[in-house]
Amino acid sequence: MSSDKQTLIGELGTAIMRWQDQTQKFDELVGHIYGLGPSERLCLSFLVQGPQTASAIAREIRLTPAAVTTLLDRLEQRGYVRRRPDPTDRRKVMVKSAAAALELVEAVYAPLAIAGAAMLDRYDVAELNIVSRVIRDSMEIQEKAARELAERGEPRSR
Amino acid sequence: MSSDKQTLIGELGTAIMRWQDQTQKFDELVGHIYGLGPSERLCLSFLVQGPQTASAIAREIRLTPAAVTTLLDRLEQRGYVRRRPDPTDRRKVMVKSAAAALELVEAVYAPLAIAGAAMLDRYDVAELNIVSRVIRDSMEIQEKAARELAERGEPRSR
DNA sequence: ACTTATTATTAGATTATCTAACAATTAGAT
DNA sequence: ATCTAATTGTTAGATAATCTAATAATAAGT
Repeated sequence: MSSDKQTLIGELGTAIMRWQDQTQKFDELVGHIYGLGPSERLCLSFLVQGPQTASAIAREIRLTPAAVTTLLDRLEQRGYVRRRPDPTDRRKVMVKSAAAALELVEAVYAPLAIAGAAMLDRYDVAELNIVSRVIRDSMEIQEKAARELAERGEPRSR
Repeated sequence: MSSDKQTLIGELGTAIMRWQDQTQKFDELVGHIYGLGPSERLCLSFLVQGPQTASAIAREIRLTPAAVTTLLDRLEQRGYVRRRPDPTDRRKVMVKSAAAALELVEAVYAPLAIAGAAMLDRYDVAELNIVSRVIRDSMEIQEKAARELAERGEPRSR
């Protein structure tokens, strides 16, 4: 355990990277066990925010509308999702997560959230506020990088 | 800004989730711009840890050996990766990230790391240590959850 | 009203992945 | 020392996911 600040910063940086790597692998594992591919996972994760239209899903997970149609067919057939006509615009289809998705959340992610809350409870308010600020700062940096990246470089040829 | 501890813990939990979501979307964006699919990204990200055999890659990113062969064909053709025979075991093929992969890291992830380090430098050592501990705790929880999940549930039928 | 834009779907082509079989090599068992 | 069994990466053909393009229905703009 080195107490040099620069070393500490370096270690913290790699720790953050490993953590996010681990999170991604966890989601993958869940997908593997429940038979959900990357796009299915992204779609369900998006629907946690609330019902969405098919085209909103397409934009969010970067799939063509056609691919989303078949994706939703699959998810609907397995009970993860329900389609309902939008009453205000009859072109639209509102997609909502359904029973199977809620069961998955209850079985996998809810216990994780509970354990996480218990862990955070062992820190005091001042400490939690520090963590909160670091996260906010990190997100700002990443958001800015994403903006620049999206502006500068549109899809590169392969 | 509510100062109630339980509220703070709840907000921090969702902030962490959003952060990891944002990270995943960032990687996706990079993939979109550079024409790299999820498996390609996973493979390259794994190779950052050093050269690996084809079968190690297959295990890591949960692809069959056959799929890895074609995946590596693609990546090798575009200069992201190089295959070399393993001198100690002539069945094996060592895979190593190559020029295109390093350029991608330099162009995208290195600036992010620099900005992140500068951000962390604005905190003092005591604060950084707190963040470090929270990350370590979070990773332990997730690791445990992953172990239990992997043991309890092997692939569910679709 | 008429034209244009948006939304979701279908049909057919393309791409990624899988299953199964295989060839080369190494490890293990007497 | 051979022989058998296990490991490693590849190929060939089948399956699945995604894309492109065309279509039908609806909404918005003029």
